[in-house]
Amino acid sequence: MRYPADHKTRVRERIVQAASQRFRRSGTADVAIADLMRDLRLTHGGFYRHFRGKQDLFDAAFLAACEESHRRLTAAAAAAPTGRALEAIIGAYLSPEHCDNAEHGCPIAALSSEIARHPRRTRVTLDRAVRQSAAAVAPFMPGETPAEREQTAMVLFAGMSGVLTLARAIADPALRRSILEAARTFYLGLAGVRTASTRSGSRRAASKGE
Amino acid sequence: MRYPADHKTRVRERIVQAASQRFRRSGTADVAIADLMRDLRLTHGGFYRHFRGKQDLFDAAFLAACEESHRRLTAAAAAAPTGRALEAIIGAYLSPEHCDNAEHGCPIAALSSEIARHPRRTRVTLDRAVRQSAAAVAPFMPGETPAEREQTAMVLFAGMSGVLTLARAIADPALRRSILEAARTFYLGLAGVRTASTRSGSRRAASKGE
DNA sequence: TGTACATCAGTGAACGCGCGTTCACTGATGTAC
DNA sequence: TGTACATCAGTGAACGCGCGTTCACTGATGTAC
Repeated sequence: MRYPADHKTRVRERIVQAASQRFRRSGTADVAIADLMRDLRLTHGGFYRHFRGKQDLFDAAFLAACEESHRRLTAAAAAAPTGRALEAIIGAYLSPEHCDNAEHGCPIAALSSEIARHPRRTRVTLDRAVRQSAAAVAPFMPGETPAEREQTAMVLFAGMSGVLTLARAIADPALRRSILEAARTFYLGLAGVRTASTRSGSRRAASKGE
Repeated sequence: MRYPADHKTRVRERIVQAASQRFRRSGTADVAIADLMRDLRLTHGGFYRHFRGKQDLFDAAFLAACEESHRRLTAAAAAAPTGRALEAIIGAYLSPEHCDNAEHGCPIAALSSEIARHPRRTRVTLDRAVRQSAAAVAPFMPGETPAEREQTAMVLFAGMSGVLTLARAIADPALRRSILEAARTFYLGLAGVRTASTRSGSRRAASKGE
């Protein structure tokens, strides 16, 4: 072989990583394999040595994005001071940075409405990701049984991803910021955190939360 | 003219209606103009007598879907018994029927992640729709000032649309149902409604979850 | 140790297809005179 | 009232482009003998 033993694996990994960002930024249809490969200093023909086709790449890229996202999630929770993991998770997810950088963020928020149109195989990956993330966050959630906490975690994630997706689609930057902020306040209230805006008058988000 | 005076308007309306459903069902990229026109017993050439191009059609279709969705929303609120408007809105939005019929449902949930990639013009329509729906629901929301209630309404909608979008993408029907139900319970709780699952200590929803 | 052959990541031309858009044309009706 | 011309929704062939996929080929290295 003219390449080191792990060469193929590494090239594949580079393709998956690049694709995973592109798909999140531009959506499935707007990612062209030839473009992708060219940016990696490769040609499109070689693509098929690594993947059976575009869908196969999407699956791998989506899975990689889910894993990356999950790692970031658990890292944020682990880095937070004791008892403030949920706060850290919510703050990171609904941050302007996350909103502005879909290509490095949650693949569910970035691709939400498209995923329903992908084949079952892809959606099974989603199922796993949802269960996994819910399980990871469940311990920090309000609720009496573990199952209840997990369900609330799923609702939290689904809700936050909806907020992020909507915020990204909004044309007016002021409205976008306002939605993001309102959602932060709302969900942090859920988590039992008093933010500046809850302190300054609105008690209901926190008390209404449960 | 060989057609009645309002003929053109009516044909355009039919195209917009059909497109609005198709876009919600299949996404922007998977709707082909020739297919659409054929199903309406027309040919694709005539399309350009009504629209400047596909994007122009999408804009009209998206606007129509937003209006339809808003009408349904206010109708549900108006039809509900006094004091239960919010409950009715949430129940309808998170219903299995809505989940199963994207083509007749909320265009934000159906197209969420795609809209961010549409031109500004389209996204301004979204802004208007979001403000309008939030304003319509605000009166039923908890909160002290109108602005506060409107923001909470936006968070509610964004959250529910995220739930719906995610539920539609989930492969496992049991997980899908469980997310939808958990979200119903959660948001109805917000609205101050005790559902069967909250009353019965969420034993039912919880046991179903797994 | 040398020779012939197999392997395989990568190349780039070519193929095929779908689809958005254009365009010359049709034919029924309205309008000018 | 009749004639010539304009209008315009709709038709369907054709165009052009992007893009996913295929395929014959390259060339470096490994392997068999």
